[in-house]
Amino acid sequence: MELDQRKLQILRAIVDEYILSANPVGSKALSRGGMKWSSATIRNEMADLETLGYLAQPHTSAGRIPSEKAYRLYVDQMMQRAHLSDEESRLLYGYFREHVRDVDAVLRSTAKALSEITHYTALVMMPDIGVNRLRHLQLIPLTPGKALAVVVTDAGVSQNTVIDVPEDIGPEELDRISKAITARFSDCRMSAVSSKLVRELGGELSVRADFVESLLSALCDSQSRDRRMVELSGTTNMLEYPEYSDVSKAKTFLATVEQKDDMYRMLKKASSMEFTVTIGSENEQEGFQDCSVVTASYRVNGTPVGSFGVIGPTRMDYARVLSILKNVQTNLGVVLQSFLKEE
Amino acid sequence: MELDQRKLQILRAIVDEYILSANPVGSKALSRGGMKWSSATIRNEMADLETLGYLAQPHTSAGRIPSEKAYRLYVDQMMQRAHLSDEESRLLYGYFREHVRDVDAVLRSTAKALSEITHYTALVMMPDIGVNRLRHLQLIPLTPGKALAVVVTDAGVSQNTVIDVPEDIGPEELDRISKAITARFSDCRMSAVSSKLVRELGGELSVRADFVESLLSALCDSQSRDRRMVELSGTTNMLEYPEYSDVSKAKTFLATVEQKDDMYRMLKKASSMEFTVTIGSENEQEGFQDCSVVTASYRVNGTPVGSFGVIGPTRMDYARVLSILKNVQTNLGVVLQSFLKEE
DNA sequence: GATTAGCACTCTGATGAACGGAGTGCTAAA
DNA sequence: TTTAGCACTCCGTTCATCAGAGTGCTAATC
Repeated sequence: MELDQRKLQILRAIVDEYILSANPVGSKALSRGGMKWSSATIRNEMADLETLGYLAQPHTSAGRIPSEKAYRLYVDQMMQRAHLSDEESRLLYGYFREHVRDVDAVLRSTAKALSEITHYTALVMMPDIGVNRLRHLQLIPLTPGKALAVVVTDAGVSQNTVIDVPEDIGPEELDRISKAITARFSDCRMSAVSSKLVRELGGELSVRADFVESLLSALCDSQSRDRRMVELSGTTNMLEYPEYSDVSKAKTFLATVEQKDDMYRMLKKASSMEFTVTIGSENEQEGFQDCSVVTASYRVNGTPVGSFGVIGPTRMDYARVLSILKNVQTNLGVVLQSFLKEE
Repeated sequence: MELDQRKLQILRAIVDEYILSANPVGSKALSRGGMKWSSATIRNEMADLETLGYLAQPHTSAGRIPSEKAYRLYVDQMMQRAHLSDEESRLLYGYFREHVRDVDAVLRSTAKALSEITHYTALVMMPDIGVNRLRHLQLIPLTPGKALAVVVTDAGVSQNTVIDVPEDIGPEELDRISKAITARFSDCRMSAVSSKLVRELGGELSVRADFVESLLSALCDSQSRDRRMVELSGTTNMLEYPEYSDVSKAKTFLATVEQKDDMYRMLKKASSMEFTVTIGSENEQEGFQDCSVVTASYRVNGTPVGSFGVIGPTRMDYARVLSILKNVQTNLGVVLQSFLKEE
């Protein structure tokens, strides 16, 4: 059965109201609140919407709450784009004027901005280093047998990894290798460096195989091991919502969101899409069955390198969140570009 | 009034029991539970202990709960050192066998170990770079006008900071300066480097004043700006305890513990002491009025460079926590020393 | 035929009384 | 000095009651 205009209108009203109040919405309340039909009519339509799976009733004599199917429809077709107040966009812009020292600081600031403005929990993924181009590699001697590999990419992102080095390679040799690799692979994509490195290092630079292995891990593999690749902010914001007045639910949520590996995977997956909205059980994570995740990707030089997003209860204010994400996406794009002004 | 032997014994029983159950302890329960006096006697003693300020009564006809004064006495004089089971110390030791790549990883692992074994919230402060000796400084060119300063200390700790550089200084010059500073200041305490740097750089190395300023911030000042200096683990463990079954209390706690600046300051202050126990209102933080913080310091080459600790409800199991901290302190000392095997 | 007014019914959440349990303070006896 | 005994207090739970909000259904109305 198709949803006619009236059903859509009623459904939207219910979703809007429920997003605001978190209480089941009844027919009388709706008709009193400016709907042009009587409560009885609305009641009939609500019964239809329930059999169609868009609404649910917590118990016989309560109002209705939207189902996930309803949110899906709402997000895909019904919601009207909110636009931010001047004050909000000024506020948001303010976050990007500070901390422009390095990419990490900007992204941390982004997470803070998102969580404070949306009042939900914000996630920002640090840029995927693999899609960027190498600018500089520097090996710094630590102890005999160990060195610190500092990798800098064209996006201004740096990454340190401690690696094993054959004991017979001295500081000068490390420096020479650093320069050689920097010269040879500068402006190659990080993801491409790895394969070339294996082929060329052994011969040309005459370096031992286990050392190459070590270097490789510094260049590519390390981000998966490093838990700092996701910046979280406003995790406790969720405790404000009645959905989490139960401590055990709150705990489940917090425990899930602090699985940074999972969060990273989730964001990484989302980074190929301009925007994503994942509602309730569409989420893979056990602990997010009552949450929705909205993400946006960010780009450097036209290539998507990461994403950021907001987690809230399924009844989150999707329209507002999407507007904010869009705004942040723009701001972030400008700031990240400014790190590349050299080329 | 002095506390006689019997009062002490009763007080200890009450504290022990309350730590276990979180319920007010009554005289009958105590006498049933193996005390050698009748409930009436115990009752009289309890009344005395209450007027002396060691006990409090939530309401007229409830049992007694220990006051902060009682915990203080308990910690300072009464508690018996717990000893860990073989299994626990083996478990603990296990955490230190993994992740021995770099200092950061070890300390993150420490936080995890602490929170998982104690079931409280664990905090680990990254080592205070100032008290360590410089081993290597490397300036890596980013864009014209910016460079990445990588500082490595003898404790194997590295730190990256983006700094401003006069545009006329090229990559080779940066490399020269790096080598010069490394050669000149190697093995100086980081805190001493700063003052010497100002005096010498201008003349000997002929570098501009604003650049010196920039470098200084990379070498010393930066940790205060960097929020990653504290590793948190098990923040949600606290939600298990009845003290935090109220979401708003949980939120207050979580919000406090995530103020990493404050946590850093707290741990830094504690790092000059072998162990500290701070009970309830002895804490400076607003949000820790119902918590206790137990910390231990860790050393590198005999110098205390940082501290770590556990936060729990005031009725935490102090004896057990202190044993665990002592054990971790030892393990951590051994591991950190292993990073220095060079000298 | 679609809409709506009206009515009987249901379920929740708040309120208050009743009560058993655990604990106390006090007194008098051991 | 210690303890048995007793009257009393307070909490948490249970149960009944009741107002409020909402529903489904039927019959009247447009």
